[in-house]
Amino acid sequence: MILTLDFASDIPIYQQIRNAVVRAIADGQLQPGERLPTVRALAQEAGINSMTVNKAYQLLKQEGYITTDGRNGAAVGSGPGRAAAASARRQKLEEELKLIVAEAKVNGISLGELEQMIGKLY
Amino acid sequence: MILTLDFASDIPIYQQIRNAVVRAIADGQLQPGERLPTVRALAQEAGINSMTVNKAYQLLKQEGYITTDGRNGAAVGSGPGRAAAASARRQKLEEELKLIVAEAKVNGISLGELEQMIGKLY
Amino acid sequence: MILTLDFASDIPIYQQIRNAVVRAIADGQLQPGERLPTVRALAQEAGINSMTVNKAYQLLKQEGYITTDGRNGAAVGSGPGRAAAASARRQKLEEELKLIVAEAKVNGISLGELEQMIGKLY
Amino acid sequence: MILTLDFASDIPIYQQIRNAVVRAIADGQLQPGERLPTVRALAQEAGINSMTVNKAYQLLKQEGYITTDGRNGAAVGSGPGRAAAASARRQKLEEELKLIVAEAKVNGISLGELEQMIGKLY
DNA sequence: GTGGTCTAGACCACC
DNA sequence: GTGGTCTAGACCACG
Repeated sequence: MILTLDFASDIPIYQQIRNAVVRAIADGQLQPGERLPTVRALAQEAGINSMTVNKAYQLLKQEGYITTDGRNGAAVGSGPGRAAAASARRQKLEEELKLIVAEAKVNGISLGELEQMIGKLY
Repeated sequence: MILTLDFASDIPIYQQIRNAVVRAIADGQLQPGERLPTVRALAQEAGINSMTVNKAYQLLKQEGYITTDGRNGAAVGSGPGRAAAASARRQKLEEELKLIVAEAKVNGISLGELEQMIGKLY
Repeated sequence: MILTLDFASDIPIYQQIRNAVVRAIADGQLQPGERLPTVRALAQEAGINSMTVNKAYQLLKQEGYITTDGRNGAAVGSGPGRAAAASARRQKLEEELKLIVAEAKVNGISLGELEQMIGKLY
Repeated sequence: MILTLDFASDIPIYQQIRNAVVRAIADGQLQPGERLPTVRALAQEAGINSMTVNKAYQLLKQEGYITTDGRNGAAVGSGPGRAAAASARRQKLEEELKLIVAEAKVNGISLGELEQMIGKLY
């Protein structure tokens, strides 16, 4: 898994890790059931403290994206169970989109262009 | 300009102000060239520290959305100034969209649904 | 005895086994004096390490729910043995109830609703 | 706020703090809107690390019991917003009750006694 | 002066 | 060998 961290960013490192994992799942780079690197391994690889990685994994677990297990490490969730909080997630997503759309509008990006960008990314 | 602040939110107050201004510009509530409330006026109206409002205005200026002038206060930037910063904003915007799209994908939201949400918001 | 384990749960496997046995005794599925599966049999059936089952049995024995005998394996405790530990259990149970009731109260669940839930479960 | 920690318990300290706060809210010892001790103050008073208190506060915040705010510290939530996850909470509560009821049954506690205990605690 | 983040290093429960 | 917890002490963003 590719993980590039920006230590100067105002986005916390654990959040950046969380985002990278979510993107990797969406991309298919991480398949459902597949195991993630161990906390220690990822920490060493990224040159950060293991507690920071731990925090990211706990966040992902809480959001339902992964499951953690003392014996087998962390693994990508298998879909069901994630559906539970889907409606709350959808609302949060729409809230985020609202700002994105406003910014696009102000910067002269047409609806068509926006849809094109999304189509490319999806 | 309507400004509703959520003091319990994780989003800093100055960021909320910045977002509200961007949205107001996108909505057309704030027209290019139009003057914004003075720092002090907005601070008093919202019941917050004027340093916070100042920080929001500086951020908006740095992003190219507004211009400030010691004598006349702040005003919404008109065409050229905004266009200059637009390309940098476009790249950052695409970066943000990447995460949104990934989250939507993982949460089972189809491309069609996503486009529909955007169409409604635009 | 039906034993469904959730390997993704935060509750340790040995605790899940312990809980399942207690529930089975409460339901009457396991009668006083009745023998439990051997450690090895249960371990193989559930696909887990026998050390884990052993730990669960030792916990149940310590709590006074079952008795173990090198020759005959484990069996559900009958009257007297269970009664001895009951008073200690009663106190611990009240402690657990205290938290449950507090959470119910804060979450707007009335006393009547709570009693109804218990009546249904008993 | 009375806070007694059991360092020998297998319940994590941050969880014990979380439970104490929930109980204090239910008891009315902590009123909606009332401020909690600062992270540092509580840590020093209890003789533990501030990160542990921080973890407890974040858990309480995530569960909707309190709000945190860099300028004013942590405060008890004002009810609305907590109602959001009520149905999920209710289900979790029923799950916990299921085990409690089973244990009560096995230990010879009648339904009447159980209801009496709850009535006293509520 | 508040909560939030991060570090370096330790110990523990689980299996 | 895994994740989970805790410590002691530091720095930062926010207002």
